[in-house]
Amino acid sequence: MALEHAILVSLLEKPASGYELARRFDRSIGYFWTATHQQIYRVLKRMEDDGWVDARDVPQQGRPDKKEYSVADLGRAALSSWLHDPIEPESVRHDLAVKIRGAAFDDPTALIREVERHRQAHRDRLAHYLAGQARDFTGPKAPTAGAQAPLDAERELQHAVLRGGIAYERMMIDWLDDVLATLARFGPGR
Amino acid sequence: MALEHAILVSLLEKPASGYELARRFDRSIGYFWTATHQQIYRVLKRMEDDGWVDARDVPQQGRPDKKEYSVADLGRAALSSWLHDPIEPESVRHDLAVKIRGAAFDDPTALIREVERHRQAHRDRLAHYLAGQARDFTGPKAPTAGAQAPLDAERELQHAVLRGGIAYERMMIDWLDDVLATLARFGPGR
DNA sequence: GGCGTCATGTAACACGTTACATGATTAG
DNA sequence: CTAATCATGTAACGTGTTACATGACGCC
Repeated sequence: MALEHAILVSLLEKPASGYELARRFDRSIGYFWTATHQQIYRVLKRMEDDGWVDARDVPQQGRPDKKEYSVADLGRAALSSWLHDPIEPESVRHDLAVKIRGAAFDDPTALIREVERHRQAHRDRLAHYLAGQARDFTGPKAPTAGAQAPLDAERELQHAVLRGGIAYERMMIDWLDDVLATLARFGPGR
Repeated sequence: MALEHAILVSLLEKPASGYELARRFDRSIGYFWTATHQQIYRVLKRMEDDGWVDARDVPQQGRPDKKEYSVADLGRAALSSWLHDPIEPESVRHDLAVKIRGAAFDDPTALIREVERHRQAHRDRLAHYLAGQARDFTGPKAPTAGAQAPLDAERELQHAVLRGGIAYERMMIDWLDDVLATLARFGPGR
């Protein structure tokens, strides 16, 4: 399981409250890991109990106070040990692929609109990733001066992961084009 | 949830026992959906209770008897209704991407071997898919004569899904090459 | 005699999703 | 005054994983 570890990475990049983490999981971290706020609060509580993270109450003006979490030594050690532990390459789970094979036993052309919807969603995500790349990973190499080496690793690796997301979305768009061409061959009316 | 529906598709392609289904989920269906035998037995039981599948005892020689399941009318209807129900495009979950971002807070070069292992696994899968494609989707269009139109749809759509798997593995291999090049930039010794 | 395959299951637990709940502040 | 955002949580349920269990047959 990696939600704990995804949270640790995110907190190392910048301490945050549960709420802020949840929003990050809708954005950058969400490129390759999703989680709802309920899950995050539950896991965060366990991590606090286990001493992986420290909580600090931060009073705010005009807003509810928040509990800001940062990574404790135990958490850093847990992350490090996980990083050194080999994991199995996962296999994908694609509802859409199940549908495509299932369409052979129903009307194949009925799936066309669904596939088009998915292709559009992937186009949107691609555009979003490309905008993020242009915003965060072009121009001057280091956004802050000083302490360059470690910052560079963080940025470079974040960028490498983002390039993976971009490659994934491009592949999906091309494949869905292919699927649409295949479905179209079964003609309107069949 | 789509395990039920993946089972329905698989049983429509060919009736099978729980055990045989479990093995299919290690192979062709497993390209895009995984499930262990425990899950399959549990779901199969529920599907039988709900009248989605019919079970038939098949005595065998030199082997334990098996329960062969086939799709009932209710199951066909359930699949059809699911096919017409739009689903949300899922987001991916990549432990490896978490590790890559996490490596910035540990020794980045320690990840190289892990990434190489994953790249090899994806190369193996790609080779496996390509072999399957050569075996099942080249040469004469229909493997059996007669009843062509529906058989063609089944084959064509299976092939389209397999092409997706191939595209996915190629993308992953390329991306992991990219990641390795990035990790290597942090040099041996830093 | 031991290991691998065929075949089916139970039980406990971990993880993920959905719905519900509360309460303050700010923008329209 | 209504809706959205910030902030944290509980409860119930569904799905997925791991471990354990049984038993027959065939191969070395």
